[in-house]
Amino acid sequence: MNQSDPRPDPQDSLAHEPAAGSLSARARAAVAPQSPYLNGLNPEQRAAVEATEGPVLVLAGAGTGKTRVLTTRIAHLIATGKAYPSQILSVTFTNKAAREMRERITAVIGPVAEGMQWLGTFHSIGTKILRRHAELVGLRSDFTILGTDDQLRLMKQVIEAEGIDEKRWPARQLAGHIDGWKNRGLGPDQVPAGEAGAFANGKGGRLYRAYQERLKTLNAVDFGDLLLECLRLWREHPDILEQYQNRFRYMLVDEYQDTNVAQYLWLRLLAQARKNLCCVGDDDQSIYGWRGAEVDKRGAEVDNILRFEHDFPGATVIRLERNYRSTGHILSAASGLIAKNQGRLGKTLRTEDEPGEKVTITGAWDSEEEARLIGEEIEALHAKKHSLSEIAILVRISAQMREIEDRLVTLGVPYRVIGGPRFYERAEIRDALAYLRVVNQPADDLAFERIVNTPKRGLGDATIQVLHNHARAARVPLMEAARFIVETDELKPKPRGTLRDLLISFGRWAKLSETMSQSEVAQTVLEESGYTDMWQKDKSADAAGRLENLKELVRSMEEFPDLQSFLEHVSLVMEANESDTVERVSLMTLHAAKGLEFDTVFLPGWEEGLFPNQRALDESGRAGLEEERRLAHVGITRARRRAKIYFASNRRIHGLWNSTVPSRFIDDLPESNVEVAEAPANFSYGGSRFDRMQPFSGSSYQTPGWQRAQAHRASTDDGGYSARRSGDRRGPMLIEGELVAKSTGGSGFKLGGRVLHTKFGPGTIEAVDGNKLTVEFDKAGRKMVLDSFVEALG
DNA sequence: TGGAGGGGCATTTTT
DNA sequence: TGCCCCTCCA
Repeated sequence: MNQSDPRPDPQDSLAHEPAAGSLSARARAAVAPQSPYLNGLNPEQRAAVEATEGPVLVLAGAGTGKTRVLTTRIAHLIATGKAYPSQILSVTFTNKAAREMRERITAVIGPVAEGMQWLGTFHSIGTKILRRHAELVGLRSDFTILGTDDQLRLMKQVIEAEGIDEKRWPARQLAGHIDGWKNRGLGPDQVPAGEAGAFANGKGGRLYRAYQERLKTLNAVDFGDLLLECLRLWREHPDILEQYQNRFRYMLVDEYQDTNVAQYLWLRLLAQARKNLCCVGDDDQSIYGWRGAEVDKRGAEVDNILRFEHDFPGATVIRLERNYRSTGHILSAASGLIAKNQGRLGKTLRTEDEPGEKVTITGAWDSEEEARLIGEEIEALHAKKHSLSEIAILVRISAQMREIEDRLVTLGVPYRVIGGPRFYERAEIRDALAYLRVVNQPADDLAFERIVNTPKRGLGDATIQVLHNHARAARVPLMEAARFIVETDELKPKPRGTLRDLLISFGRWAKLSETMSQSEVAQTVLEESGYTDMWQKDKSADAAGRLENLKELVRSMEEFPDLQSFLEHVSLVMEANESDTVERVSLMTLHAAKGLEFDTVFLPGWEEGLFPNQRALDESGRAGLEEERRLAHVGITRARRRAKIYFASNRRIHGLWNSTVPSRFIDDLPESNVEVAEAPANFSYGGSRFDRMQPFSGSSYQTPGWQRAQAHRASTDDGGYSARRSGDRRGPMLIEGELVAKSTGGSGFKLGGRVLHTKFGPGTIEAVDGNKLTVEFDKAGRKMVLDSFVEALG
């Protein structure tokens, strides 16, 4: 490929555009050197790259070189002259994925990749399209993209305006509904009556419509609109749709299994004409069903990916099943697990790598011990010179992180939490952006409202209400209403003066932005408004971090030509620059781990109720269970060499200790690829306790995996009296060991006797049933416990 | 108007 | 158990 090729971009110009496959295009392809980029692809990958025409579904299992196929395919399209970079639509879900793809394409084909102006997320591409045709959907091209917090504030206003009690019908809930509708591609008029009525006694649909109207008046859109408005644009203006259909000769979609209905419709409209749509995904890694990645118009649960062949007849389906990531046992364990799912297209991953280590399963007495065991293993790996950056701990819910973090802090193991609030979702960033938005666009009411009293300057609800009333009556933006109000005596002198000062400041900053660089303006605004000061005076632990984030924000602004373009860019693609040179263990949710890989992966919390998550089961039944299982599959397949599963028999949920049962997913793992971990020296107590957990365990303890776990335990521990590691801080355990032995011959506890439980503390025995005691604990209330868990007092 | 404390609540989350 | 939101009071 000639990298300095100054070919004109055929788009938006009258430049001659050789048709794909035309003589000149073929001639050009013939001139191009043989395609070195195809080297090293396996036959399936190569097929996926070369099947350029018509609909193609690439089922790419974990670690099968999916990104490589995508990037090579693009390189191939360009190198063979089938399309110019600007004629390829390439969609990803995250900005990170888009960035990485661009980098990798550049590495293969050189700077021509810069011409890929349609490589990005659904949302960024949607934005680009909407800005071009904004007026056709009732927007101006400089529309603002609202973040979640702005959305919520707006919905609150809408709810109040309709005279609905916001406490009874919280904005958050409405946001959920609207979000769901938008995910399914439904505008206010298309929501099924039954659903629209579900909120606020039948007013759901009306609120949705009112919300959309408010957005339009504010010249704003939310994330969902970025797709929905495109759909509307294309449906109402077929000529424009046609432009895009012609423009995008080839379309590629990454992570297709995660597309929601709106995205699916968006793609289908575009692909209708040329049908050169290549979707890459893995039905076994579909873990965002709850976010609208399923459920079609008829309400049936149908994954887009499962019906691709139906929607695109004659589609080529290519399976990538050669895994280049994990060792044999890990891969077989994951395959065995996912094979238990029914709703799947079916793939069997294989590897030519060595079997490697088996997946380990370790039981812990409680979540604290679980964290300790993980900590110890990490230390051991570190001692063996394993890099900490190659270790990850993947949890089901964020709440699990706390105990693990505590442990890592105690051990002094450096770690980082991945995920959490995005950079631009952080309060301080949103605040700073709001200031800049007002400077840039004084009519931005949402931004104005956000910062009018941040930092606190005595312009509270009362003042805002006055402004609102005027703004509404005079149909002007808040800022303009404020200008008017400060000239009247409607406000008390103090707030009036403050407000006037603020208006003067904004006038000054707006003027500054004409001469100063945008980062200097930002700096000045943040200082003069007292915003930086506010955080400097803040004594809370994260204030320093927030100031750091603000600096980062100002720094990142330098890359943009002006404030306007910075703001346009920022709402979609801002991310914190992680300049991290220290090696750290990564801690994140399973969801956040998708797409990542590590040598060693710790998977704590494999317990019924937590994982599979009870709520997923309650709300979505079998579909929920299968999604949870896919999540487990994603977890295991993140590991290259070591996957370590843990469960605890006791876990604190919302502050209360619950006894738990190992996850059914443990039993889904093929026996031959799994080993029950050597019982740690201090674990035998737990082991002996597990043996007595039956009354609490429901039926699951009978399952093969559980029996395996027990059998192994019996062979590796010595009946509950293993030498305890010295220094174990849990002193009373030895006593409990004795109690275990004692209680085998029957209960030695009497009604009314006082006992001490390691977790629940002291209590009085209220009933005895075999080895089960009902104890009224002084602090924890009445519980049924096993006698082996308590020590007789006095 | 704003800080302090009580009540309710508590998956997963790109854009 | 801890957090967030809301209300109450200074």
